Amino acid sequence: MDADIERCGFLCVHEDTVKQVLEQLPADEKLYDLAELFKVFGDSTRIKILYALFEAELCVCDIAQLLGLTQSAVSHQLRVLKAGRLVRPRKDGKTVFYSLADDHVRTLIAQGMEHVNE
Amino acid sequence: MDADIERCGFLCVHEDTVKQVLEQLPADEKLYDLAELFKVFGDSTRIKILYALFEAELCVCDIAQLLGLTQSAVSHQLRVLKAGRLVRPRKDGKTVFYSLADDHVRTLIAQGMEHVNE
DNA sequence: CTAATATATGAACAGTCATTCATATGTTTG
DNA sequence: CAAACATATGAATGACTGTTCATATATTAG
Repeated sequence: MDADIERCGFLCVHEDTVKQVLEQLPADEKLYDLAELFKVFGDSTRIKILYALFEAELCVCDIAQLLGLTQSAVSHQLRVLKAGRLVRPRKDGKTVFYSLADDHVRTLIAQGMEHVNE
Repeated sequence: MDADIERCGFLCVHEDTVKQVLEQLPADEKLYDLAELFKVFGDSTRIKILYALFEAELCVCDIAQLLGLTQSAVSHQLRVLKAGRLVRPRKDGKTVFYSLADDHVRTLIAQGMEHVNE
């Protein structure tokens, strides 16, 4: 494994470029966190939930009916969205209303849609 | 399952809001494609590759050494990135150089980083 | 307090996915 | 043509993840 990389390194690697890129690369932890963020967006159920929250604050039950999902499935996904700080709960008696956490969510989704619509 | 939703629908759903949101919701296929796009970003190896390509055009071997991965792993991931139209190949003899497909990639990643850095 | 209700959570199962290993394809050099 | 090399690909495996089912927690109504 390591030997493979070494062998390749002596033959085809463009060393200067590699060195320069390596300096500019963010810390591994940042890149990992970034991937985790995108992973949260990378599920159609969660995307639907986020898109629904574009329009209005909704309770768990609203979302379930809206998307034809069970309450449990929605609750599990809201948990993921909450952990990713994409969504924020507001408790009112028995019901919990969810809304988008901040405008990054809107921007990111809009930007993604642009790429898809091409 | 359906019964659950019905039962819930008669009790706690905010019908007006749900109806309005439903009208604004994009087509299922669009939402699915959007999730697929984000799924491609949702892996730390692929994020690293994309970030590396921020700085320079790189060949498969460069990327492998840069990130300490096998040639095969990199090639497999480049295939995914290419399928998502995030990356573009340029062939030059034996070697294949990859670069970012368009500026959406930069924008999306930058936007994501902003959210992470908070 | 008890029943009803809205949401949350844990375990289990099925499907997905990233990596590895072996090998194939395509290109250049001698 | 044959050998060397850069990249691509297929199959197998282990890890992860979304949904379901059952149940727990929390709040309100009677």
